[in-house]
Amino acid sequence: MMKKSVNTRRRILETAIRLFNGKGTKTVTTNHIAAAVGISPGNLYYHFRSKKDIIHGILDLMDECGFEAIKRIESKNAPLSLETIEHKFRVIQEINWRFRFFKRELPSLIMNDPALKVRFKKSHDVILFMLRDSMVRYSEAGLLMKMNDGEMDLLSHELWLVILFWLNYLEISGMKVTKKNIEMGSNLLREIIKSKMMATTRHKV
Amino acid sequence: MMKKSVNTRRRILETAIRLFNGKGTKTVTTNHIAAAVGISPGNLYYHFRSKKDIIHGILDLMDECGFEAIKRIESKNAPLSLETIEHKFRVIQEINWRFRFFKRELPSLIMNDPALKVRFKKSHDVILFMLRDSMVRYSEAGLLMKMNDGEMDLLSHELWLVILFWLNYLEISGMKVTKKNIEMGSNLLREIIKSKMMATTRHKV
DNA sequence: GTCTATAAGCGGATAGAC
DNA sequence: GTCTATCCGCTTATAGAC
Repeated sequence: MMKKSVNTRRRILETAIRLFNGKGTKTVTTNHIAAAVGISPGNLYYHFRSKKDIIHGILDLMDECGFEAIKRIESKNAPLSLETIEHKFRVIQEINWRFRFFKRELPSLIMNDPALKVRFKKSHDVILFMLRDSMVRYSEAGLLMKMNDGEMDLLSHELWLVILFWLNYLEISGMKVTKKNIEMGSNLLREIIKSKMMATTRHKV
Repeated sequence: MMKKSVNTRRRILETAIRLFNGKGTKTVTTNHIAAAVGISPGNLYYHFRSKKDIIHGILDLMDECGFEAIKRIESKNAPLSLETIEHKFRVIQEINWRFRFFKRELPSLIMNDPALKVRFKKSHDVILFMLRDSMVRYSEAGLLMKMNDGEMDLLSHELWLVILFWLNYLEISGMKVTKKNIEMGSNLLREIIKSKMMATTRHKV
């Protein structure tokens, strides 16, 4: 009996993700989700207190994915290289794509949900710190040029901005979200980092 | 009699902008707008066919602002310099700020309104072309390093991405949208362009 | 756990008086 | 041009049977 419930819960989440990605969280109603899952609205509300609760459930899933991705990436004991960075970018973009409604609506969602604002801010700070830390290590290893704190901050923000919004940029540009166009974001990141490379190491890439 | 109508129309638009900026286009209803203007819902629908019509009316206003801004900027006969670029960025950010609901919801709005998608795509192409053209001229003038077409494209996309999403980035980062933080976006643009400058000209800035 | 039925309210939008 | 009144559909969410 318990097992069936867990599955239904999961199916609601997966269906909601699919519909939200297609039409947005405001357009898609709890009734739509229930219908698409093939259950009654009442049943949906047995598993989730509210629509907001569904969204937060999806975010739990997303965080899980992100956590696993980080483990996978770090456990590879990857060397400090452009390839490593680009690989990370691709992994992150896969998550961004799977939950694309989220980044797409991020500013709006945050604006209308203080709890979400706090929640995202935490992830944001962690990721930004990790990114910055990576860059500092690259710099100390002599791969990137020496930068002061302000320059490091700016570089981190720049990279994170591209990672966060690249899919959105593709969407509004009318470009299809294809492997090739996602690759373009990867190229962009490489260009950004290459421009900070030591002249002595730059020819190697 | 005609005059009063024009004023009401304008008041509806200005009020809608304010409310949309604060709570988003989905949360703010036509009733909210009418109440905030101090008119009846029926009267609002005398001036606008639909809610979508209001949004498009706002965009007409925005385009007007953009057009005037471009005239202002170009008429100054500005020299090719970093300062000119940063000045342009600030002018654009003022418009982005005044109509901030738009860029904030851009991917969602486009998704649910095909006419808007076409409309924005046109602006997008024009601006991207202008940006690219600027960069090519800077390059030909010997201020920027020589780049091939692909590199030029990537640089243009990068600059446009930052311009488009910088305010969004501030919002989701939990940073206040202050003059100082907007300035940070300006700094970022400068860093991006500086990294493409000729070694011989770089020291001048 | 899942269903049916339904409450309660709000949304966009219109008709017709003034 | 503006208002009052109102319709209809849809939305979130709950009550209670099975």
